[in-house]
Amino acid sequence: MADADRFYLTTAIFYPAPAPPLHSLFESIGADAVARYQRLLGKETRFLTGMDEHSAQVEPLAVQHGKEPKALVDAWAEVWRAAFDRFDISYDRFIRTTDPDHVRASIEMVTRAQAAGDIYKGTYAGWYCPGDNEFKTDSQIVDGHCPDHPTLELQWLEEENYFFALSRYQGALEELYATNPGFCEPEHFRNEVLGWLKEGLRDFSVSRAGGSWGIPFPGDPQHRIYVWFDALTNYLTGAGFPDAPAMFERFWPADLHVIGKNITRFHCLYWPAMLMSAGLPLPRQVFAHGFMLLRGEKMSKTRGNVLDPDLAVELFGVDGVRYLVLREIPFDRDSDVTLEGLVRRYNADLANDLGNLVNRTVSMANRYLSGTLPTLAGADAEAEADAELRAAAAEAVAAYQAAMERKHLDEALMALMGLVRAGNGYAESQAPWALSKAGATERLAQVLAAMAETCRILGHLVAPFTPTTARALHEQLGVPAPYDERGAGGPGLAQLAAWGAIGTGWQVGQATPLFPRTELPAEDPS
RNA sequence: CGCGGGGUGGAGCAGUGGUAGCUCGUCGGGCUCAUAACCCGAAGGUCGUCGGUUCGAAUCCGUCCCCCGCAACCA
Repeated sequence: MADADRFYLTTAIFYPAPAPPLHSLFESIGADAVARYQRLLGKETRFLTGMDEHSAQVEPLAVQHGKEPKALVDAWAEVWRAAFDRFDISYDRFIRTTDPDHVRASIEMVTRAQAAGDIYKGTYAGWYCPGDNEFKTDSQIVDGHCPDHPTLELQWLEEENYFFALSRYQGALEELYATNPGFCEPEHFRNEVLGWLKEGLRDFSVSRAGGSWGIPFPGDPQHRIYVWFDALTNYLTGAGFPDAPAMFERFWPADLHVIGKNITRFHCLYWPAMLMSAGLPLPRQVFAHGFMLLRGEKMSKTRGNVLDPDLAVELFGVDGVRYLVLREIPFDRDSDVTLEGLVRRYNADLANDLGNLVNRTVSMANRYLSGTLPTLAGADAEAEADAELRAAAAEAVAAYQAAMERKHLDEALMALMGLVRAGNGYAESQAPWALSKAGATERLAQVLAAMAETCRILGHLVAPFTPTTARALHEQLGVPAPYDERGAGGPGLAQLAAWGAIGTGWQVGQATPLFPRTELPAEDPS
């Protein structure tokens, strides 16, 4: 059984494409913030992400590119992995469904379902597109044709398939949601799942005949495992199933599956049923995030309204992008973003508020105190403002933690920004520059120490969101973060965020803007 | 009547019975340590519609209108 001192989380695995658009990175960035937060708490954290490579479209695409399917996805996987690395996604494993251990895991899952009597042969019927050798669902068909091959006639085909008896788990799933509604969060997506459950579950097809790309179906090599027993099983493979029992024991069940809201059906109904069939414990929670909309529409290549990750990084830096997508888009629902809005938010929050607070603090510490800060004195009568600032910090940390636990990442950032504002307000009311002129050296030092302490705590709170800049922040303050680049190895947030954790002889470094202001790129005259 | 979500000042959101709040933006003032940054104040909303319950509703009930998702691998 899993222990409370570890945390295993996953993203969905991504459908193969030449390169990830920003909205795909969104999920990984969000999950990464959660992973880093768990490490910040001091938990041993395992974070899995990767690619779903057995899509039926890979084979025809490979032919088009004159490549073997595996060679095609190899190339794509490298691009994705590089993009994840660039965005500091701190995954422990980048899983590919073509990995040999995953193939074994998928086969094991099908075998267990067969042993449980949940797999049977049936007939699958549907519209089939000869262009990409794939059955199309109603929603995929446009004007009676496959959108990718509008000149070809769809054929109504019937095929012998293996099915998973999902309907047998109707009662068990009802029971699951009755006793543990938090299995699927947030609530509005759970309601949708409950609606489907209420309508009654239908068995689903788990094999396709004829292709050669995919994992052979146990007991019938004419068939390949079709999506679910392949893709969903990756979460088990990533925890060591079935080859590494000790690791699996440690990390399964998963604490959290972060997924897009479009695949709740599979994660909240199919997946738990598959696990029950296999006799495995269920994950603790599936969290569905909303989508990033651009100009009010779903981003898609065909609409041409995708936000280019390169442009975003150019404007905001990697940490800026990470912060912005998680601040602008409430993690549990859809939200519209615009480039103008992102620029405004970046400048207001990161450059003007947080960055500037750190900058003025370090700068004044250098200018007035030659960079040396004193130990924070206890509360005394004349320092009511200090007590207020300290209280604001404690409040922000509490609100931040509560929000992070619920994966309301935007709220966590709002709590953090509240402390930034308190810090800037404190600077204004205490006016260290005036204290300097008045020669109130001792008080001046205390005020700057309190500001620095606020910045130090803020650095830990933003670290899951802007890891690289958080390190730079702590370095400027002269208190290097006590955890590594992935956020691991620290003593836990409670200790890190305790007011006055700093000792004597605190020496700050050079003041350099953490988040330089940015501006909208000039309108392209074309 | 398919199911789910949503309609609150210019923008994005909070607010589930008791004088409508927050962030951004706008306008005015202050400060000068700082990334023309920071702080304070102000303007701006008949809370989608119509009706009902109530001493009292954005908040409960009903009607209608509008927007967004939804069954297969497009986050």
